[in-house]
Amino acid sequence: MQSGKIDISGPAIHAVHPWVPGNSEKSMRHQLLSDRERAQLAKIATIVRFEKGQVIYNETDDASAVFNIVSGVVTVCRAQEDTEHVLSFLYPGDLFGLLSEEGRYVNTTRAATAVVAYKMPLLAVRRILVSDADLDVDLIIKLCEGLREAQRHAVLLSKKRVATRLVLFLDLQQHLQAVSGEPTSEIDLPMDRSSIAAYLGVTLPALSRAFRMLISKKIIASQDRHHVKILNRKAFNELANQHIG
Amino acid sequence: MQSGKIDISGPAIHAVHPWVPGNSEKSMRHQLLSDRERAQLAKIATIVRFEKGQVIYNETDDASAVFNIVSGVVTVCRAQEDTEHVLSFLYPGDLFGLLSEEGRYVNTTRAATAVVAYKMPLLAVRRILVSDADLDVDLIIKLCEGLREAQRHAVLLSKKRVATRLVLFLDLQQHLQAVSGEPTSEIDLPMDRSSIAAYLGVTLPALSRAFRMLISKKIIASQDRHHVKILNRKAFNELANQHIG
DNA sequence: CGCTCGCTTGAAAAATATCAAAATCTGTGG
DNA sequence: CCACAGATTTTGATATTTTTCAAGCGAGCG
Repeated sequence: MQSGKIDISGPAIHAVHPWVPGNSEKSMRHQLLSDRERAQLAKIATIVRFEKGQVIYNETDDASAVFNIVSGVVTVCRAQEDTEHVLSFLYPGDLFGLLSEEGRYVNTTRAATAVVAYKMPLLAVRRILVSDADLDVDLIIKLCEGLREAQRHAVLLSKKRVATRLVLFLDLQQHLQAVSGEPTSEIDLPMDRSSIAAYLGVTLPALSRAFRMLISKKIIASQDRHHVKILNRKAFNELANQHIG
Repeated sequence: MQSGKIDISGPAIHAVHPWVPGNSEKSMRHQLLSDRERAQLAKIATIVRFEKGQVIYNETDDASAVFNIVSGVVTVCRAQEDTEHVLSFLYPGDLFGLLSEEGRYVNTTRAATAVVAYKMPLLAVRRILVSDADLDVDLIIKLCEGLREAQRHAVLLSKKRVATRLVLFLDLQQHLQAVSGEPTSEIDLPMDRSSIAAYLGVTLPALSRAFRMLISKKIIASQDRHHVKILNRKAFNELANQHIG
């Protein structure tokens, strides 16, 4: 995705603004940080790289650093009895590691693809936060976006049929690409099927059947496993709104 | 619940701190706002009252105000095709109305019981935010708590058995009472069954049967519909951790 | 070439949704 | 205090749907 060159002028936080009405036709995420703020954060940040599948931190670890994704996709999950549930997928411009509880991370994060990120010591970030109201507001805006996404996830999980959950997920991914300024003709799914199943709260076979059903009904098409096209938007939306719950 | 007298010294925001390790045995929520901040917010706040069942605001309404609960319980929900999904229950010390998208509320809020709250114009709040880093940090802490709760909700919704979801919900409510300093011997459920069902993402009959099953197995007991006691904590926890997903 | 890993497919069992009717609770007025 | 009307909750029987468990396929790799 991110074509070639990496922007190294400092951390970058992207979000859709919660309070400012979208003035352009297309509501886009925009960079929240000013050059001054990026420079300030760059001073305490180091670049770190993770390979696909690598754990970035574990839940219950001491929360010592905050991360900001430059490129790649990160999976946020929580260990269950004998499996794990995926809480969200994070993309460039996203922030993670802030969401601890009493000094300990509450989630496990793992690189879903190769990842490049800025790593900032939590203490240094907190020092900046107590004095810089601008950065605080940016963070508030970003946290609001995270909350909105978590709520959309809850709405998705309240759906009872697997196909409905899948359709909502695909719609969410497409929306994500749209507000990031990427083309939406094809939906990008960098993560593997088992992660999607864990995000949707269904078993892998059930997800597989839902995909196959959508394909056989020509509602979607998929070249390889990581790219999906919507062929029949009407039927697609009908599935999304199907039934109650 | 809130015994008689209402604290009117200004808005109050309670939260468990994300970054400070819990030093006491019991991790409690504490008041984030200083007297100065409460007084500052009190200047822009008015007291509003809602009766049980009353809608406070609707999704897609222009987001013009932020609310802070003094007493009572608020239901946050989102309209679905022909029903609505409950995203969270809010209690005294909680904040809502901040979570809009491009100037419009994304959720509908409704009084689950009689509610007293502070109402603050969004513009005035934003004016304070851009200049007061202390208040900003408080808000960040509170938003982190909201995110943690939303994620716990997602974990709950990823469970496949209704009884497991119910047990996790009861556990969550008890935890909530614990960190609020209320007695935990009895779990308080001020909202009605249909709201709980909508929060758990199951139908009303399914929830009813789950309750009945727990009672018949003497895992819980309930005097009236709004009070539950856990009789067999071991069996209770086993249900919470049952199966995968 | 044979390996593993990720995904797909198949058949049976379990659980919940659905629809409809009975029972209970709540608040109101006699 | 009791009876009643409406809303809320419980119960019942059936149909769907998904989970489960197991086996089969396919691409990528040593």
